[in-house]
Amino acid sequence: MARRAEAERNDRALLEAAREVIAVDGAHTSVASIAARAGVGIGSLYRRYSSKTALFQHLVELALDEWTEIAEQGLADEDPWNGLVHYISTSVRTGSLAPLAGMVTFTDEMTEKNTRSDKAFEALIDRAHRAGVLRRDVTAVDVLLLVEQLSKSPLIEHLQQQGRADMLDAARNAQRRVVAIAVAGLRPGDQPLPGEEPTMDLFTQRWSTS
Amino acid sequence: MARRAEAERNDRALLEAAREVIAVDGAHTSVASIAARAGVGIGSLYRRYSSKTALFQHLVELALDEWTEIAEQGLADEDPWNGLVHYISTSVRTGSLAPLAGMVTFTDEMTEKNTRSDKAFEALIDRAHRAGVLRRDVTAVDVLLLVEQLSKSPLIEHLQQQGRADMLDAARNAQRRVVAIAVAGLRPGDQPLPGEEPTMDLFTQRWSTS
DNA sequence: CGCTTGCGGAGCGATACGCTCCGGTCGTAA
DNA sequence: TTACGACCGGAGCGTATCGCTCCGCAAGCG
Repeated sequence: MARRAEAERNDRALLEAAREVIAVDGAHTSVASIAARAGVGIGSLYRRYSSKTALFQHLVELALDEWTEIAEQGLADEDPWNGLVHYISTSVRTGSLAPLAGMVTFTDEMTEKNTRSDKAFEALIDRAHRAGVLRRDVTAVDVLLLVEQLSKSPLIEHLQQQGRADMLDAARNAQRRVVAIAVAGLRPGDQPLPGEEPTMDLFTQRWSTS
Repeated sequence: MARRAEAERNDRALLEAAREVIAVDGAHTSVASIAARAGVGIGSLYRRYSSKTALFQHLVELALDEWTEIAEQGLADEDPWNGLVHYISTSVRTGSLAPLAGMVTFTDEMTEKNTRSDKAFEALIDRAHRAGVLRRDVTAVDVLLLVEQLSKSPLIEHLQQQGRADMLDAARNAQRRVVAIAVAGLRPGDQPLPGEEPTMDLFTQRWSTS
């Protein structure tokens, strides 16, 4: 059926559009803007997802698998440093789903996927530590927070909201430079990091059921 | 007059509360939440400022002077590196006003203040470059974008929104570590930064009159 | 004790939202 | 070619929330 294929295309477009719009406008964004960005009607969105929250839930479910995959891609690279950089730069590019925290409820399946993702990522960190390419006082949580911090670019978001497509390339280039600077700070250095090592629940508490 | 003193206290409380709330909720925040955070009524807010936009305008005006002052404080430090770090860490702590971009109109006086601020900051960068403590391919715009990127902490914002004050200290500590990592990336290194050097209008175009 | 000054917040009109529902479109099969 | 039904887009409804106005009240002053 050709209609089926179109429905699947619409679904993928919806998910992609939702990620983009959420990255720019946050979770407060309207379903109308998501549908418009995907090039479909509001009706089609609600035929596939029972509510705005259901769409967000599905987004997070998919992202959990994606993060695991990115970490495993990093592990597939034989160079520990390049593998880590691959994880960071890829995660930054796909954009954060942090604004959705508190709007989705974690199922048992999702927590399981989450621990799988964490395991793969920590293996990536461990390997970099052992190879001596990552400064020893940097923990996995430090890197996760750094990625999250870099995932949201106020400049690019502003340009997209204003429709200034002419400067988008320059902004993305500038963003890549900022990421490169931050990543360079992960190499072994002389100045120790301040404070105590952060705990993982700093990162996970946000997704617990509200 | 005792009433005058109270009004001034209220005004300062309003400005501070507005910065805090904007940093957490963005420019979409309601005047009610600003007034509540300041511990004053909505009426008092509107007696001082004719509209929400007028309050934001005043916020940006004050911030322009503040940024100049921070840069000059950095220049007052005889150590070029410490001076630069002072600018970055202080700017990050006071929080970004980027969400207000597009809501305020730049007066001639404000553009003048803006160039003064830029001048002081670029002097700070120049000095660090000449002293060899800042990698040469890092420009002033790179640092400004880095500061903006670090000014918004999704983790801290989430904890404040959820009222999880118990984890705020740990989150702030983690945030300081992330900033330290990024700042470490500014030291002279081996890997060159990607792409071309960004231009200053990337940063300034956001504040032009809409 | 009356007057002035500044206060807090209830409530109004307007806006923007999530979601429903229906008329129209197009692929499919006889 | 035509009748059918699956699927589409989006107008519009009820509701929540917003910026802002306005007024009753408390506190200092002569």
